[in-house]
Amino acid sequence: MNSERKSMHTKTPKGEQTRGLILNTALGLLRERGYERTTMRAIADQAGVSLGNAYHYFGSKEHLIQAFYHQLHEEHLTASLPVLEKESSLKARLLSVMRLKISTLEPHHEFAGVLFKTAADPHSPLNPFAEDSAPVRRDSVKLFEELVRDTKARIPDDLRAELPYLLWLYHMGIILFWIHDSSPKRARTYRLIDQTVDLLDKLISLASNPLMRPVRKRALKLVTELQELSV
Amino acid sequence: MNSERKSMHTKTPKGEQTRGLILNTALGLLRERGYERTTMRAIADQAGVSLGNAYHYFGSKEHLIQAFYHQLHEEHLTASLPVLEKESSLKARLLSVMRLKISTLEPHHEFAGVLFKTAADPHSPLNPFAEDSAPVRRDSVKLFEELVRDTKARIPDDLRAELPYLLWLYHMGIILFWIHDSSPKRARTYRLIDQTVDLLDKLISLASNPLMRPVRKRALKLVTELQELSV
DNA sequence: GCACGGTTCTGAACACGTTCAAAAAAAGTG
DNA sequence: CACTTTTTTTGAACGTGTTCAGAACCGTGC
Repeated sequence: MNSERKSMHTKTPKGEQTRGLILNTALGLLRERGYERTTMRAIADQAGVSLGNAYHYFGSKEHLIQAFYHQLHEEHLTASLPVLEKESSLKARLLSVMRLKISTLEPHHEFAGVLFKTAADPHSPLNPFAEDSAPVRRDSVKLFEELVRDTKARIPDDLRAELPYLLWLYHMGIILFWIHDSSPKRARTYRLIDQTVDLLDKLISLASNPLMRPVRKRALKLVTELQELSV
Repeated sequence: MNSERKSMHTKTPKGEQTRGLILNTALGLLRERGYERTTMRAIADQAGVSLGNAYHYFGSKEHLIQAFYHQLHEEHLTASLPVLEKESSLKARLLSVMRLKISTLEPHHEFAGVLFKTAADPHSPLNPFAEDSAPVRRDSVKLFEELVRDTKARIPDDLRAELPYLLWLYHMGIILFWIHDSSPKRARTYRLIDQTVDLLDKLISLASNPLMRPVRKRALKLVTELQELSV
């Protein structure tokens, strides 16, 4: 409903500084206390700022959450880049990247639940298709673009073009599973990753078969339609 | 069929009556006002009951929502059964059932957003894998069992066994798309249904090919693992 | 130096979901 | 019937996210 650009709220160095202070305090509290125990009042208190002031810079608690998610994404990104250097096959890359994603998120299991909770809400600025979250989403898909780029496997161009988005969707699915996974050490999730990556690799080979061209074309057209939702 | 779950809170005819009154009032308000404008206080007021009393019978607002969802499901079910009688091909059945689902949900677009919002939260009683929502989920899958039963298409038994659950997952995906769909008359969603049903039909044929047996087996094993989450 | 306009900041207030101690009513018991 | 126990019902209170009118602050032009 009410989503204004963040930059509209900092027109002064002083403001910029306060904004940063609030953000960092919030991120710290979210890290150490989790989502539920981190209240807006606690953030304002610890930042030495009034409650209303926090709302001056961040329109809602969800905007703070989004910033935290972005930070986690960058953590995952820097952990993933070396892997892309080292591994050259799509399968090996995907396997490592997905495992790293889960291990990055692991300390914040409860938080991720809240993230997905609001991610499904069309009115939330956190939902992956919302305007506000476009930068984060694009960054997120970008990682999978890197992952696909320069892999040696022969993949038809049409499929290769959509693959990053498809993998991003897949990775969302895995996270959703992980959120509901209460097995010790998330063994189930890691097992699921192993199996799905294996399967995906086979499916990509299958879909690359010339005989599959008609089905593939049809499926890919569907995918682009899916993406239009984000426009 | 199954309705006596929360009976822990009604040990008296009087109690049962009050519970019903609150529930019906809530369902009515949800229908006419939508989710956000239906507050627990409004429900209690209109039911002529104290706020605390509402909480005596329904542990949270989400429990009321769940009841509403269940009602919508039964609406969809009774609209779908004639179709299963009339149509015999899986494709035609699926197409009609999915369209009916969307048209049933259409008057409650905003509400469905909230539903999905909480459905992704592991702590919510509304999440599809939670204990509390097991009956609704089972009822929901049951419809797809009926849909698959006695279709003439030759489908391998292993696939046929998992198909209801897979279609249920698919139908969740369509709803998720519909929630974010703001095109006029939800044209996009209906188009998506047309295309995906078509594609699914082709994929099922493909997967039924003997050559695909290894991949199919592997994929199906994965599906059962997915289902274990609900246990 | 001073007034003005925008920016930053405050504190109180609101509405909501939720909890809880205890009163009222009903059911059980002898 | 009187009493005890259980169930239903109340009303006030709490903590939360959020809003808002206006105070304090700060740079700029006179």
